[in-house]
Amino acid sequence: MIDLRLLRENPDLFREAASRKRIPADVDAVVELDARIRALKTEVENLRSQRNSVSKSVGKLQGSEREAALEEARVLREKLEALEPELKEAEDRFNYLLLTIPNLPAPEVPVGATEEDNVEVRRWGTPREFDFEPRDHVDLATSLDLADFGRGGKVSGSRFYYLKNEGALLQMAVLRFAAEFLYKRGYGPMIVPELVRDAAMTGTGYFPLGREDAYALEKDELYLVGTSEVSLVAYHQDEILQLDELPRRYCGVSSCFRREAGAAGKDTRGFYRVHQFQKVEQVVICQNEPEAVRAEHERLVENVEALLQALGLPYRVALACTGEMGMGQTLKHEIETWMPSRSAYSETHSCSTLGEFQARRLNIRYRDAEGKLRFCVTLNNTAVASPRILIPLLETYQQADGSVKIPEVLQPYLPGITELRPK
RNA sequence: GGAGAGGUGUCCGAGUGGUUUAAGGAGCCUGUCUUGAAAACAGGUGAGGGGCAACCCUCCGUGGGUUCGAAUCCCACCCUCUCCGCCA
Repeated sequence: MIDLRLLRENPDLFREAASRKRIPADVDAVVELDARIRALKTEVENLRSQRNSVSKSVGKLQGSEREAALEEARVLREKLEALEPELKEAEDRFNYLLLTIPNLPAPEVPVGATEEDNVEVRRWGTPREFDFEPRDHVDLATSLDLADFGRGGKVSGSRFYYLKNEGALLQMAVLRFAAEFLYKRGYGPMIVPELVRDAAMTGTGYFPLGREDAYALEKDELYLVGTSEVSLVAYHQDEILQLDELPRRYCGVSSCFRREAGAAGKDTRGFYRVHQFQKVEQVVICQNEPEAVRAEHERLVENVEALLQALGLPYRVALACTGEMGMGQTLKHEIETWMPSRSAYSETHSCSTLGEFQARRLNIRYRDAEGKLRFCVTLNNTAVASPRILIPLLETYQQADGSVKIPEVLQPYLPGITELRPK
């Protein structure tokens, strides 16, 4: 949720932000409703005030004076009952619309429409040159019996798969490696609820506009999370945190479920875009000070760079343009890992600062040094998401004979496996 | 799933229809005392919204309802705890 006072004072800021982010948002309707609600509220509150004082006098009066007061109160109640539904209706509409107004991008965010307009910040590593015809991860995973895509489709439909044998172990290894890596850096590991209430989805900004992208369990009114960010940020819903316990740094481990509603026919092959995957996610809730927030953001990016460097996977960091940003984000970096089969750097990580956006929706506050209540700032970044990360891992470490070497840092997490060979 | 108990401000906790303007305590802030601190004592201290202001409105798990008036009564739901059942 955005700051209503700021919107009142400067609606143009929000009109521009919405159009640059390419998110439809009716700023004018919000401004109009806001004015109407305030007028209605003044009227209703005056009536309530009168009713309250009359009601209070009823208890003290006797006889005909009491009767007169009761009659007066009755009249006031009728007037209120005529106005209140109108106010409630306006407020409901207003509250909904307010949830659809996107947050403002930071000044340094490039204006643009698609990922073509993202701005590369830096690169690390050199994509491997193959002296043989490299296979893609689907061929590798199939021939090494690490995955079964066909039966995934049979049992659950397209974009489902089975990880098998060393493939299953490899996913666990890479997740475990990332979780321990972050643990050592002060991010508290959390295994989180993967089914959450509407309030958690709305509070983190995934609802109402992203409803189509989430799996819903209607009977129980629960939703499958698309990322543990939802459970981790909502963890502190309605809390007032102490300054000395900020920033809170977490590392969430969960399965993630995405309907990929708008992506029919896109990236249908292999591990790239699937309905269910596992992810270690970094989440930070920090004090609302620009330097501290920026430092946390950079730390989140740096953690991933260190992870990818340890895995020996070339990557680039790009600053996302306005058109690539979501509802709540003020700043976003994409970290893209080199995927030989795509001959491109492709997104494996996404680092976002959301300002007060989620904290306002979830009512997460803290007392600053002056004792004033302020909204926290939230940030998140992928640590590792699998099986997507298995694409560069398998493809980069493949050998001419069809085998795949296991990077050294993962070997401690695999029982004596240093390479994968066709059987 | 069944039975019972409960959910009140930063925290603990009292409050069963109108002096509740949510008691009391802890914590925090200020002051007195002190070389300084602690202790003691005195005062202050919930959140959100509207208004230039005085001031007003809303909030006692959530949503409805009864009433002139609801933390308090009624209905539904959510959550926590205890016992039983089931279960990895």
